[in-house]
Amino acid sequence: MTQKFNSIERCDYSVIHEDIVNQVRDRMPQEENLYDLAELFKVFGDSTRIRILWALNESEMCVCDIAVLLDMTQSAISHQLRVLKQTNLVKNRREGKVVYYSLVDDHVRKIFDQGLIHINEE
Amino acid sequence: MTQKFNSIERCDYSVIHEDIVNQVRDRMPQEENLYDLAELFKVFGDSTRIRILWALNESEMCVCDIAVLLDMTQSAISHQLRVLKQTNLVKNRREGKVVYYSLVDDHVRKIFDQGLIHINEE
DNA sequence: AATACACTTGAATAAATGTTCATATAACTA
DNA sequence: TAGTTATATGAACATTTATTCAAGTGTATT
Repeated sequence: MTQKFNSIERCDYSVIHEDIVNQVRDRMPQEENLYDLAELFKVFGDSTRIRILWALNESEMCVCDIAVLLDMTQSAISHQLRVLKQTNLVKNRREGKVVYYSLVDDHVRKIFDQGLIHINEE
Repeated sequence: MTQKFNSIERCDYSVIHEDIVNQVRDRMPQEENLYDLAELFKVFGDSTRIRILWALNESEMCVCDIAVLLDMTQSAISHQLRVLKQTNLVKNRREGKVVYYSLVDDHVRKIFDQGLIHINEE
């Protein structure tokens, strides 16, 4: 018995492998969780933010220094730091006029590592 | 001796903590690697692709079935599968008219896991 | 109090990107 | 061979998003 007999003929109207679709559907997480996951990775999907995170993984830094390091405007960096803070990836502390940013925890490092493993195997 | 004396006064023209900037700069990976890393995460940063990857993590599936499962057009799914294939995250095999897609390896799962760990701690 | 500085923020702009629509390709079937 | 089906693809469109610019906060200094 081939797969053909488990399926409905026209894909336009229904599915080819109804059993598999149902099985996978049952195991899919809540839509919301997958959405949140995508939102998190979206934050990692920008080279400016990746560079900021990498820098902060080396050392706590203030906004101005990050801007100099990455050769970008303070404003651009500040906007991106806001995104990173909203995602709970970085935190900050104020010391006089200067605001220092740092990583919240080592999740960033671990996510980086998994990404690098994939890249380096191609 | 405070940090102030290690630094140059005006951030607009230079850096506040020159030593830290130089130190971090030395440790920064090649621009290209960070760019590649961002490109990889960019692929994960879309809920349609996340859902496709999650589905394929459960079972090999054909394009049509994925479309039905996610309630999207075949064309949209096909476009996204192309992106996933270019990133070497999925592979495919043809069986007659039907093309089956599956994950290349378990990197996807590991990257998901790290992302979920972060999300679940908020 | 007035100025300078580090940073933030909102609006505008330009670029990137996901989906749709129409069409093309490849493979099976009658 | 003609017709059907599953998938792929290119162009157009709409949306999202990163950066810039201009203005606004908060803090120190004189």
